[in-house]
Order: sequence, then C-alpha cells, then structure tokens
Amino acid sequence: MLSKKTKYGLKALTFLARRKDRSPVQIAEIARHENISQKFLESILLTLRKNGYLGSRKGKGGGYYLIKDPSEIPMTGVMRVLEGPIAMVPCVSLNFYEPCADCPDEATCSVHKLMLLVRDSALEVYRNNTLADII
Amino acid sequence: MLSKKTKYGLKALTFLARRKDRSPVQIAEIARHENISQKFLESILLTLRKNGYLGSRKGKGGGYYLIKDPSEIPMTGVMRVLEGPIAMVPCVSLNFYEPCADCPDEATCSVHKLMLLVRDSALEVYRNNTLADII
DNA sequence: GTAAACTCTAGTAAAATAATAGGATAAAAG
DNA sequence: CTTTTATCCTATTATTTTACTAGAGTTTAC
Repeated sequence: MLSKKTKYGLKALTFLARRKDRSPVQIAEIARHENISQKFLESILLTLRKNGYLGSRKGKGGGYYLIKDPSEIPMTGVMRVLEGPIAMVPCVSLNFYEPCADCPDEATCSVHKLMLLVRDSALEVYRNNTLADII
Repeated sequence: MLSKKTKYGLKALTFLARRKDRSPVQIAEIARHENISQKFLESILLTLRKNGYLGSRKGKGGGYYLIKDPSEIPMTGVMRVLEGPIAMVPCVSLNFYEPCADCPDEATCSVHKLMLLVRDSALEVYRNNTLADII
C-alpha cells in the first residue's frame, strides 16, 4: 500500500510542476487544492526540501517551489525519499541492504528470488519516469 | 514492505513444493525448518488452504500438502491471498477497485498514472512466475 | 477411547502511519 | 523597528496494521 505521505508528496510535486512559473506557493494553497491536511503536508514538504527537491522562502510572498526542471526528476529518488526502499525485502535492496535474520541462504531463498524480480521491474518504471512524464 | 505473513506463506509453499512426495507435513515441521512461529504459521496455512492452495489432514499422520503442481501456481493469486491487492492504490486495482476519496479526477491524477505503470510491471512478474519457477 | 494433529475465534502487544500542537525563526511591509 | 506572514522544527497523540498468543473444539489413526 502506498502511504498517504507518498501520495500527498507526489500530488504536491505535481501541483508545483504544473504551474507555469516557479514562484513560491504557500503550503495552504497546495493543501487546499489537493485536499490534504495542512500540518501533515507541512512536514512532507519539509523533507522534500531537505532532500533537494524543493526550495522555500519564508515570510510574506513565501512558500515552496521546484528547484529543478520536472524532466530532471526521476521517480526513483522521490519514491525513496517519501516511501523508503523500493525493494520489498531488505535482502534485495540496493540502497538499504540488510540480510534477513531468519534466512540461512539467499541463493536458495524463493522469496529473495521473487522479490529481486519485483524490485527490478519497479525500478525500471521509476527510472524511466520523471515528474514531467506523470503530469 | 513485504509482510511477514506473505514471507512465511511463500516459504511454506516453497518448502512443500520442494519435497518429492505430496504426503502431509506437520505445521511443526515447517515452522521448525523455516524459523517461523508455529501459531502464526498455523493461521497462514489455514488461509492458504481456504483459498485452494493447500489440502490438510487432521489427526495422527496429518498435516498440510500441496493440492496442485507447483508449475500450475502463478504468484499472482498467492500474492493476492497473502499480501492483498497488487496495486499500491485502490484506484488502480483490478480486483479491489475503489475510487480515492480525495481525488477529483483519475484521468489527470499523477499518482494514478504512475501507480498504474507500477501495477502493470508487478503483475507481469507475478503472472510469469509460478511456484515452480522460484524454487 | 486416547493421543495426535488441524480448526477456529478471540484477544493482545508492538510497530508504523497519520496526523496535531505550538513555539521558534526568518523575511517582507509599512 | 514593529507587525504580519509564512516556513521551521520538535514533540506528542490517535489510529491502524501487523505480528503473534491462548485456548477450547474437532477429526482421524490406532
């Protein structure tokens, strides 16, 4: 299941990407337009900013804006920041690898084998789609 | 994240599929061999039986056994039974469709668009892999 | 008829998710 | 330089899901 956090984050990014100019947009406006709890969205936009996707300005006329061109933002990174690892089990994760405590041998593990295929197929989708592609 | 339930269910199916004969295997034996809590595994095997994947026999010499040949068991159904819908949002689910409460229009929703691609790629993996393939 | 195994319902503890609260900080306007 | 506006940041709480446990019931082999 996709978390609300990820869903809202994607919607916010989309909203910003669809605008013609890159002037700051207030959290309140995004929240209103996308039917999102403002306070929750606040924390989501904060993590997107800290991870290099958004810029912000405080005070009157402030808000959030896209730093890069939507076509330069592959979904891979966005999904990792919002949803966490793309792999469904740590033992097939590229960026967050960890062995499974209960599994004696990855080479013969059927779960490992299947989840490796699933990870690869998901990865291909995320790599081949930028923010511009899903607008 | 893959739930333990799914992980354990897959491991149990694999364990049964790897055996030469199809005589009943006790829950306790599967649990021991795969490092799974027996009581938890009990409930998992029960749902696999109720969904037509396993047969069971009570009493002495009883246990669980595969009903079909592993090559006749695509992962699609197994994943749906254990993990739930393959789609990450209900609005792109084939078998569990539901509109999103907060989304005014699926046709223009970026989340919908992206998750549709992800669902299709996952579906292809699950459709093309049977239990026999991941042993 | 007794022991061995699955069946079934209910309940609980821990973790993750989805928010909420409220003051701190910074920028702009007058 | 004070007020207003809006983000920044930490902490807390409510809800939901997950993972697991308990125990009585039922069927079968011997």
